[in-house]
Order: sequence, then C-alpha cells, then structure tokens
Amino acid sequence: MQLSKGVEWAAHSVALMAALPQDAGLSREVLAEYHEVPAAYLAKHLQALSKAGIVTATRGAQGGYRLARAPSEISLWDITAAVDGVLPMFRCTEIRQKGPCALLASECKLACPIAAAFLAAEAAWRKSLASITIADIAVSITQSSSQAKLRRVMAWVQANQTRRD
Amino acid sequence: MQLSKGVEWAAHSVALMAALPQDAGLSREVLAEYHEVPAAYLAKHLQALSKAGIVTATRGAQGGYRLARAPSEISLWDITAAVDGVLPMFRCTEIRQKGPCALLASECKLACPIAAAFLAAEAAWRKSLASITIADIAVSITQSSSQAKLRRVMAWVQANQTRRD
DNA sequence: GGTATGCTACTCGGATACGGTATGTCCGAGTACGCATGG
DNA sequence: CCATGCGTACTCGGACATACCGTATCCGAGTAGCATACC
Repeated sequence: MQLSKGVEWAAHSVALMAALPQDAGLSREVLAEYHEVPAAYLAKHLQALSKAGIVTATRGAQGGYRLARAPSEISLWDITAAVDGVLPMFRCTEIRQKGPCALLASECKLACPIAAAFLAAEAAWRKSLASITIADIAVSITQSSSQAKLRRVMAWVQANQTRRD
Repeated sequence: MQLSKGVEWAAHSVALMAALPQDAGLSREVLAEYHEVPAAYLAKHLQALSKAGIVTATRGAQGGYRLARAPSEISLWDITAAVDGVLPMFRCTEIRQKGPCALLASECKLACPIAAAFLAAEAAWRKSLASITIADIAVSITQSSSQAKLRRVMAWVQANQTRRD
C-alpha cells in the first residue's frame, strides 16, 4: 500500500509555486525540469490540483500554473486528497454479514469494531496532514537552507516564470 | 492507495481465533468458510501472520492455526505490518537533489520537510493502530452483540475447531 | 498612422498504451492417526 | 493381547496465472501576442 509518486511531486511543485510573486506562474515544462521528472506525467497531477482548486491553470503564451490561494490555506492533506483521492485505505466489506454465522443487516447498526479502529487511525493520519500547510513547509525550507542556495533558487524562478494576469 | 483486502480478512480471522480454547485451532478451510472468502487466498495471508509470529500453524490431521500469544498482545498494527508490509506509504525520492537547483548530498543532513511531515502523519496512523489490540476488539464485539448471536458463534467454533497440542 | 484580422507559437486538458503489484489458484511437502500384521 | 510398521487422509507452504491500478506518453483544444493588410 503506497502513495502515488505524484503526491511527492505535487507537494514539491506547490511549495515551489509558493515562492512566486503574485502575478507570476510556472509552466509544467519548467516545473518538470526543476524536479527532473517527466513533464507529461507531472501534468496529470497538476491537472488534479487544478480540478481541486488548489492551483489555477492559464493556457496560452505566458500561461502556466499558480497557487489559487494563500500557502497558509493549502495543507498537505489537500494535496494528497487531490492527487490520490479521498477513498479510505481500509475497505470494510462487511464480512460479518457473510458465512454460516452471518449477522443480519439489522444487527449492524453499529460499525464493525475492526473497521472503526482502522478508520479512526486513518482519521489521525489525515488530521496530521491537514495540520501542516505549505506555508509551514516554506518556513522550514527557508530556515534549513543557506542564503546562497535560496538566492540561486529565486534567481532561477525569476528567469523561468511566466507573467500574465 | 488502498490496503490489501487481506488485512481485513486477517483481522477478522485473528479475532475469531481469540475465541478459541487454549489447545484448539481452526483450519484455513474453516476460517474461509466462516468469512465466505476464497480459502486458498486467505491461506496466503495466514501464512504471513505465521511468519510474523502472530499465529502458529500446525500441519497434519487436526492441525490448523491458533494464536501464538495473548489477544492483548496482538495489535492491529502487528496484523497490518504482517500482511501489508512495513514500507512507508510515502516514498521520498530526494528530488531536491535533482534538477538545475539541486542540493548537494552534503546539504541534506536534515530530512526534507515534506517527507518529514508525511512520515510524521504515518507515525500517527501506526500509533493509533498499535493502540488497539485484538482483546479490545473482542470486548467491543461481545458488548455489541446479542447473547443468542454469541452462543451461535461459540457453538459453531466448537463444532469446527481442531484439537491437537 | 491606426485599427482590424488572421496566423503562429505556446500552454493546458483529456484520451490512449504499458508495467508492476494486488488478487486468485494450484500442486507439492509434511504430519499424525488408524489399520493391519506379526509376535 | 500388545507392539510395530506402513498406508492414508488431512493440513500447511510456496510456486504459478490473471486483473486492475499506478505509470508514462501523445495528440488535440484553447489563448494571447504579433505581423500584416486595409482603411
């Protein structure tokens, strides 16, 4: 049971977009080049982010992707949900209603304790992800990187960004 | 990203085994029939539980599976880890060391903040699962079921169990 | 000289192949029980 | 009647197919900017 690689790529891409000025964007080619990943495949996940309203896509010359809202309003759970979906990892197939000692559906008002426990664990996972925003990530990256490195990144972004309202 | 169905089956199977007397076991055929799942496939997961030391398997006539330790010493995380593996869901591919603004490996002493956040969330998930034991599940099931239902299950188990030391 | 129109270049979006892992099945290995046979 | 040896039935274990989802790619849709021609 593993998350799609797209989740990692999307998170890094969103984090990079957080460094953009208000009216600037980054094309998928540029984002792919920055992370050295296949552009066409990254595009699929950027599309998912777009549908989820996390980023806005602009077509045409000087188009590209940019954040749709403030970094502090985008959590890692938002990104995970957009890219990987919101289906629970644990699927309860109600096998207690199967077999020679099957429970009747009417006896299953309460959730199966096993399913309940797994879903509670997932809730803890989601809550943890939801508590971290891209703004937090940006702060961490800024604090743990050297000034020289940050300048290099900002210069590269400046040189490769697209500009259109 | 979804858990194997085997996790659910294994959890229910272990819960059922918790109802066995000390020297009794249940064959995979019987476990499969009780939950109405394919016996051969369930066997695959029981094998995993056996390798993980959660259940012990006995071959030959009157053989079968039984718990290797007390239900209170078996958590849902133990079962999940045995069946689904312990690989983290989130795979950090260190893409920050790739591309035109790559970080040097020497600059990556600290974990990537994004990876760290995802791994922390997984830790919360595992902790939640580890806090629930089969004994807890057994109590929940007992309390939420009618006496008649419990008697029916116990009678069925009695009739289908295997006995060998 | 200004304006309108068409063309071109650039970007995203969805439909389309491929591979790996979860799913499902089968046959062989190992063990105890029971029966037969001989003492 | 008892002990011993062999056969059989039962159970688990790992190797073998199949289906679905994550991975990867390509071509079409849409937009803006520029050049050109006309007023």
